[in-house]
Amino acid sequence: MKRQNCLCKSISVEEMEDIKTHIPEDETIQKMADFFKVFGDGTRLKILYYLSRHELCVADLALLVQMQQSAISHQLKLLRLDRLVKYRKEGTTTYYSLDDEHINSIFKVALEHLQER
Amino acid sequence: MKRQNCLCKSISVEEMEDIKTHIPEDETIQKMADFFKVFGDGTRLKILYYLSRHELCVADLALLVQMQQSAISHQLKLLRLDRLVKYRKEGTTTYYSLDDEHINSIFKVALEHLQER
DNA sequence: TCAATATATGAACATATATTCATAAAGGAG
DNA sequence: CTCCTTTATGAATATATGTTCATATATTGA
Repeated sequence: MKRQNCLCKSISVEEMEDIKTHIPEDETIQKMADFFKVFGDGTRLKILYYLSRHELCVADLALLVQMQQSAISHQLKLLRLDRLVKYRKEGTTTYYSLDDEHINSIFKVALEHLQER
Repeated sequence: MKRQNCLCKSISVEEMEDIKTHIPEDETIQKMADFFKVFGDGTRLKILYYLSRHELCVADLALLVQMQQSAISHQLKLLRLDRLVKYRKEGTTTYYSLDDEHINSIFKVALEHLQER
């Protein structure tokens, strides 16, 4: 007794085809996921918060976030690669600051979501 | 020769204290991170996209996302726990749909970010 | 040149996460 | 009741991720 995959009653095959056609490409979806992944970690959120308030060097960030300098450095590298932060060097010191004006709106949406319940 | 932790030249101790005082509580930060983590996965993004277009049953979602029913079910459970989707039962079929109007604005910000480069 | 300092990075490790497989649970048809 | 179907779920597994430790790199000052 041959059977088709469930095409449930609530939607027609044509509609499903249409919806499937309009989804963004896999590559775009993956980029979006990677973008959100960056914000999916407390340490990184703290770093971004502090940088949203003031340009800071690595050691000060480590002090504020209360985590080892190495951990901070690793995370900053990630944030750099994702172009969310930029830096300038002054002697041996590296000063980091935000490099994306969307960060604040991102935070805002998340806080709105949290406040709802 | 005793040494204080680096308090770099670009910021005063008072400013640092002030900034540190105003960061959200750890629990809030963690909730924000968890919220973003949900969007940090391609499979979940696809599910959310499809649901943003139409209420769908699990089997149809599996068909659209091209992934096993079990994988979809597991992810839907997560999305349910995070209250991003809701469902209704009809016989053995479960229909899922979006349960959060922020999802579209979230997507928008992410796409804006991606389009910038 | 040598010592001290700030940052970056590679390796190792522990933990988290996504997927699959097998199967359970529960409704509907006969 | 029995079989078929849809969904949910637990266990196992592979992979990804975050942190630490040790150390390299690079700059500054003596």
